[in-house]
Amino acid sequence: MAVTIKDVAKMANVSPSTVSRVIANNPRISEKTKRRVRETMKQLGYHPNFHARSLANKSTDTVGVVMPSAAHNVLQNPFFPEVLRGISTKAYENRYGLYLSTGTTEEEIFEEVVTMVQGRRVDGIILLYSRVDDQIMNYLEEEQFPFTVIGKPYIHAERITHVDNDNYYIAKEVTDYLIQLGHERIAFVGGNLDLVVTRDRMRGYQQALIEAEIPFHDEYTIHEKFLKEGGRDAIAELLSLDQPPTALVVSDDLMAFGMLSHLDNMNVRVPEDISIISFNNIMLSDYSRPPLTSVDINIFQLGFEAANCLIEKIKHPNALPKRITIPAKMIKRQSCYLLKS
Amino acid sequence: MAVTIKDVAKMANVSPSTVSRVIANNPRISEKTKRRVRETMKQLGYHPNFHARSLANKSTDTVGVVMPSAAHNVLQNPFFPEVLRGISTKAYENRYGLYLSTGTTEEEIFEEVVTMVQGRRVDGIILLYSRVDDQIMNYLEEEQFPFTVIGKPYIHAERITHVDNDNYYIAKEVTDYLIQLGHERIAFVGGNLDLVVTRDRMRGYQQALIEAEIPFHDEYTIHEKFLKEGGRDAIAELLSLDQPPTALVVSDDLMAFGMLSHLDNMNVRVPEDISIISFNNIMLSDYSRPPLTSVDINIFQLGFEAANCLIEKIKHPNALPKRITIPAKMIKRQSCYLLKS
DNA sequence: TTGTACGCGTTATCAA
DNA sequence: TTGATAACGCGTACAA
Repeated sequence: MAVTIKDVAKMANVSPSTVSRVIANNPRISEKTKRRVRETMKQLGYHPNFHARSLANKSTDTVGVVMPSAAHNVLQNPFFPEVLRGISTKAYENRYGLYLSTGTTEEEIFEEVVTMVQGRRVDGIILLYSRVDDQIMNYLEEEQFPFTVIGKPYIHAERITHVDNDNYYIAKEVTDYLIQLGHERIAFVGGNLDLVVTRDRMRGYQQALIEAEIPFHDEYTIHEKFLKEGGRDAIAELLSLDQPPTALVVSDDLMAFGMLSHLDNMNVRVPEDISIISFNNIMLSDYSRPPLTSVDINIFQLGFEAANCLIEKIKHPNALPKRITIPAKMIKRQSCYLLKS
Repeated sequence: MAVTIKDVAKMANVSPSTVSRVIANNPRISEKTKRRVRETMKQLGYHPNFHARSLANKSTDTVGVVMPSAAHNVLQNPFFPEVLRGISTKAYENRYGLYLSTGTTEEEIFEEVVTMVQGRRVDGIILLYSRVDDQIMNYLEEEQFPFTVIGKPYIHAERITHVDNDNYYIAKEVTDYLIQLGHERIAFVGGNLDLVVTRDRMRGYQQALIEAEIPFHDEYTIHEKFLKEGGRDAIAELLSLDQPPTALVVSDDLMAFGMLSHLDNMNVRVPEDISIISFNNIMLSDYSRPPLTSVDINIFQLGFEAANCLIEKIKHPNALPKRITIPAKMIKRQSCYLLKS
C-alpha cells in the first residue's frame, strides 16, 4: 500500500490536517512544522493520491481533448498532432494534464464526453473542430461545462469561447492572388462540408470571384470527405472537365499532396500547367516537389491559445466568452504560376 | 451538485449498495430491481463519479503515454501520432482512457511519471521510446509498475515486456539491397545515438558491410539529434567528402525528406546521383519526389500491440514478460538506383 | 436478494 | 498555530 497523508502525520507527530495544510502551503502553519513535515514527506516518499484529492477538491487539473470523428485516421493529418503540441505546451506551463478522446464514431465520442463531464474526469474540454449542428458542442453548452473550440462555432459563436483563423478572409486573399496571376478558371477543393472551416474558406473563394466578376462554375467546387484519397479523386474529376481549371484553391495540404503526386503521374506539370495553393502549411509543405505555396495558419498557436482560454475559463467561470483570431499568412513557394494571357 | 448513487437509491427505494451492485451488474441482484434501478438512473441522468470509483476500486482504466524528451517537437515526427493511433484504437476497444505526458525535458517527464505512478493516476504506462540508461524505465522497473516499451530496452530486455521491430535485421537487409544494386560507398545517417533503435539499425548496417567485405569508413556514419534540420546538415557533410557516398541508409523518413529537398536545391539527382533508403514509411513517403523507398515498420501495429500487452499486464500482473516483434517490410519506390559498374 | 457500516485518501469547517 | 470531524462518492465485507 502506498504511503498516505496519515503515515506522514504519524511519523511527524502532527495531525493529517496539518500535513494537508503543508501540502497546500497554508500560511497559518509555522515554518518549523512545515519543514519537519516536508522532511518526513521526503523520507517516506509521499505523493498525494490524485483521486482522493480530486474527490475532496472537485477539481482535476486535467483538460480533455476531443478529436473529430474521422473514423480513426484523424491523427494522420499533421494538423492534429501540431495542435496537440500547442495545447500540451500551454497545459504543461500551468501543470494541467491531458486526457484524450479515443472513440471514432460521433456516438462513441459523445459518450466519452458525457463520461468526462458527468464523471468529473476533466475540468474542461477543448474541441479540435467545429461542425454544423454538433451534438457534442450543444451538449457542452447546455451543461455549461467549460470548453473552448478550435474553429468557429456554427451557432452561438458570440457565446462560445473559440480560437480560429479568419478563414473567409484568407481564402479570399489567396484566390485574389491567383486572379492577379492571371487565372480565371479557378477551382475550390474543400473537405467535409459539415465543417465550418470548409464553408468559411469556400465563401471567401466565392467572394473573390464575385468581386473580380469571374463567372462561377458549379463543377469547379468539389468536396471530399477523405483528405488522403480525396486529392486524387478531386484531380481526376477536375481534369475530366471540358475546361479544366488552371488553378486550385485546396483546403488542406494533405489533399494538395495527393494531387501533386497524382498530377505527376499523369505528366501534368505544377505549376506550369496548373497552379495549386493550399492551407495549413504543415511542416512537409516545404519538402514537396514543387514546394507548395500554402497558408500558414499557425496551428501550434491555435492549440496554445485554445488551452490558454480554457484554463482561464476554468479559473474564472463567469468571465465573458472570448474570440481569438490567430493570424494567418500565405507562404509563397513554387506551386503557383503567372498565367500568360 | 451532480446526481450521486444515493439520489438514485432514494428514488428507487433501495440502498446505495444495491445501486452500486446494479452498476457492476452483480448477479445477486434480481432482474426486477435491476430494471427499476436502471430506469431511475436514466431518469436522473446518473453517471458514476470517476474519482470516487477509482478511489474505492484502486483502478483507473487509464493508461499513461510517455513521449520522449525531444524538446517539445516530438509530435512533429509522424511516428508519434501514428503510434498514438494504434494505442488509441486498442485502448478504446477495452474502454481504457488515454493520459498524455506533456513535459519536455527528461526531468520534467520523470516528475510527471512519478506523479502518475504514485498518485495512482493511471493503471499502466506505455513508453514510446527506448534509450540507453533511461531514468524513467529504471524507475518503473524498480516500482514494478505495469509498463510496456515500444522499442527494445537497453538492459533487462528479457524482463521487460516490449514491442519492437527487428531493426538489426531490417537494417542489414536494406543495406544488402543497396549492395546488390552495386553500391559500395554507402553511408548511414542515424538519429540520436542514445536511442536503442539507432544503435540496432547501425549495427545491422555495419554487419551488412562486413559480410560483403566492404571496407568501413568512419566518415560514412553520421548521427543527428534533430531529425528535421539533421537531414540538411548530414547531406552537406557527406557531399563535402573526397569520396562522397553513392547511397544512404537513413534512419528516419523525416531526415530523408530534408535530404531530398536539400539535394534538389543543389541539383544532385536522386536516385541517379545518390540512392536513398529510409525507415518508417510514413504516409507522405509516397508523395515525395522521387517517391521514397522506405521500410514500413508498421507503426500503428507497434502502438496497438503495446497497448494490448499493457492491458494484459494490468489484468494479469504476474504473467511472464513478453517480447513482440512486429514485421517490417521494405517498400521499393524510386529513390534507389542500380549502379553501373 | 438486499441493507448496514466502514474504508479509500484528501480537503475543509469548526473548535481549541 | 493546530487537531477532530465530517464530507467527497463509491465498493464491499458482513449481516440479515
